[in-house]
Amino acid sequence: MAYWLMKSEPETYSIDHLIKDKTTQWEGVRNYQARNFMRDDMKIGDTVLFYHSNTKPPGIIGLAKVCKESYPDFFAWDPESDYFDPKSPKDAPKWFMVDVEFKKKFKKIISLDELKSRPELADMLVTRKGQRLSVQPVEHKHFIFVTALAEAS
DNA sequence: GCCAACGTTGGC
DNA sequence: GCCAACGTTGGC
Repeated sequence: MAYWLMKSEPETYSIDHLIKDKTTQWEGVRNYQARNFMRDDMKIGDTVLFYHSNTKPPGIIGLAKVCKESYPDFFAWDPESDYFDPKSPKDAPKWFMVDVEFKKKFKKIISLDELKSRPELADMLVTRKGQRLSVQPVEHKHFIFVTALAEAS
């Protein structure tokens, strides 16, 4: 059982959208490292920290879990889609996605500022400068600490 | 295979 | 909206 952090811009897709949809396809990841995590490592039942990016404040807003393992991101095949990629043909798909299911929304966002203020999370990927990965692994100890923060608030 | 130019992410 | 930090692309 692994832990992950996935970023989404709330204007595009927030945790409230996920509450409404119950599950969603995580399409549009166009970074190889993030792709590899989804394609190779994310398993059903893995827990996801749902992160709101590009908003005020950015931070972790809740939990989701992986409910479908990787399959081709077919948005890459749709010329009408923002995520269209002609270099990802159907017979050799380059991009993959997973499905995630809503689990929990925190009462209060755990802001990036707060994450950075905690020495226990100093080496968590998301708090590192210049860290742009939209899908990233989370260590067990960090996950425990973050969920404890959420409970405490 | 180097690296300059360009594009993107995402905090601020 | 700015721009630093990355990632990708393509000429050479």
